[in-house]
Amino acid sequence: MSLQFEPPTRQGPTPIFEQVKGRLTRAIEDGELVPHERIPSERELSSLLGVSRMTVRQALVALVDEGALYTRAGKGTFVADRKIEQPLQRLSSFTEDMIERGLRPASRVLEQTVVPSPIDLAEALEIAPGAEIVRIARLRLADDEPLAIETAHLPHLRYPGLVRFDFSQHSLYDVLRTEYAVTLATARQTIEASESNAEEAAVLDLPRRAPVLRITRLTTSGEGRPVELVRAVYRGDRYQLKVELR
Amino acid sequence: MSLQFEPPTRQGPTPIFEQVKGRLTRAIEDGELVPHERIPSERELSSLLGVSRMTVRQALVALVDEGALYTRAGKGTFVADRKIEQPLQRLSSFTEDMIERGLRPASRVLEQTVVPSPIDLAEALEIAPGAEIVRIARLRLADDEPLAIETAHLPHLRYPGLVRFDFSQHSLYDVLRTEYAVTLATARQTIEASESNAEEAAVLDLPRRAPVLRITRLTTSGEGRPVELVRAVYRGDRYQLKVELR
DNA sequence: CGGCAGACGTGGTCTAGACCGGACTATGAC
DNA sequence: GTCATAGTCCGGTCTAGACCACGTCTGCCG
Repeated sequence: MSLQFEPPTRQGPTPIFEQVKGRLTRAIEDGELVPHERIPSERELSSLLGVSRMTVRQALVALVDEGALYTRAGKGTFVADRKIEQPLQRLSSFTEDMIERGLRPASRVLEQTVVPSPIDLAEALEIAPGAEIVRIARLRLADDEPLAIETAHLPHLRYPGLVRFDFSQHSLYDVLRTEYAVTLATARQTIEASESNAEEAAVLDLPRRAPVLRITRLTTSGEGRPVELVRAVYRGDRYQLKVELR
Repeated sequence: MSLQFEPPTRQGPTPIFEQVKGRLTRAIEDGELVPHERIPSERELSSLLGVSRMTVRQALVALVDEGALYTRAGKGTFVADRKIEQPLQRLSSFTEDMIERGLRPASRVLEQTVVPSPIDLAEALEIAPGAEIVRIARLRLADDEPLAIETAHLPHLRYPGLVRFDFSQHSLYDVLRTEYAVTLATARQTIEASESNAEEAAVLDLPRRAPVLRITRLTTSGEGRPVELVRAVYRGDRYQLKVELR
């Protein structure tokens, strides 16, 4: 292991434990450390890298609950079997999702309006019933083939002026982040199998009653405040959802 | 806040930070702390409870990445908006899943055999192609209605004698834990919408070509070793999958 | 030779300090 | 009144120790 070179320093804004974590991650990805191999003990790493044991632990604990390492009290810390991939339970936009799959994403805006909120939406978004919501419906394409219809609903009051953006070009998440300083933290998805109705079938270029995945997602900010409620219909023949559980 | 009473002690096997975490969790659940309320600072909690700040932080950090609290540097630590529920990305058995939904789970064993592994299964389970696998197919019922067909595959070599258990009565996960000392840690699921074929339709009491959710799950132990590969078919009209993303 | 006790190394927990940069507030200069 | 500034409190990071329970190895004793 080449971990002993260049002791981490607190020069830049990058914390030391992040640097340690990065080195270990790289060592695992490069195959320098193989699955089930024991890595140096916390005390060894501490003196090897010239940082305190608590700092080493901060890196190790993070890697353990990312699934990259596992520990056995009294024995040591070991490299977990599977390769570190992008965590599949990460919150990602359609655009990011497609790029990860090696597909070329595109969007066409089907509807972009301000309407009074029905009761169920108002409840989910924690706003007054009838309060205005921005509704953005988009056809999502992957490699120029229709893949999904996604309809997002956001409280108009909280994000005024949202209607003026062109969401066929700009990611909704990017706009929220850059224009409204909203950081998306968690989302709860409800997933079910269903059949396409006539309208969906026409837009998605499917026969009627074709199998589709219906996904409802409530996204919340770091404060736990609801940001958007999305209803999406994905073509069953061209989309697989991947999820990681712990 | 009644957090100052009964300073935590290291009497039992429960770590102090767990006790602190538990108190805060209860205070939030009981409504003693309301959403977006600022909780005492780390230094205050430290002197209030008579434990060091690092120990307080260990509890707070855990609650933050469970989504119960959020922090703002320079301002303080606040209660997140949503109630703490069971984390939806938790790995749970069919039995637990149904009980959580308030349904009465039951199982009927359709097949329980040892067969040579096809190539794709061998690859996923990281065993030699053709090596024996235990195949356990079960019909899953909720409130006496057929809900899903679940077929689990496990390496026979690693879990010898698995075939002798009655899996209509016993949870596979319980048997693995108690008889083979296997702790299940992570699982990756692939979810897609599809149509039932004739055989599935008959067993699940569905018309042919009815929408179903097909789920493939690879479960791995703490060491990252594959334990089981499950292929499940859920009735689209009676099952919703819930997932939480971060 | 078999078995047991102790030594040793490991991760897990905990302490009592420290410094940093961000976010407020009160104070004062203009 | 407005604006800069210094002080103060906040979470975030880091240190250098400490004790514990657990697993493993070793060497001694019967």
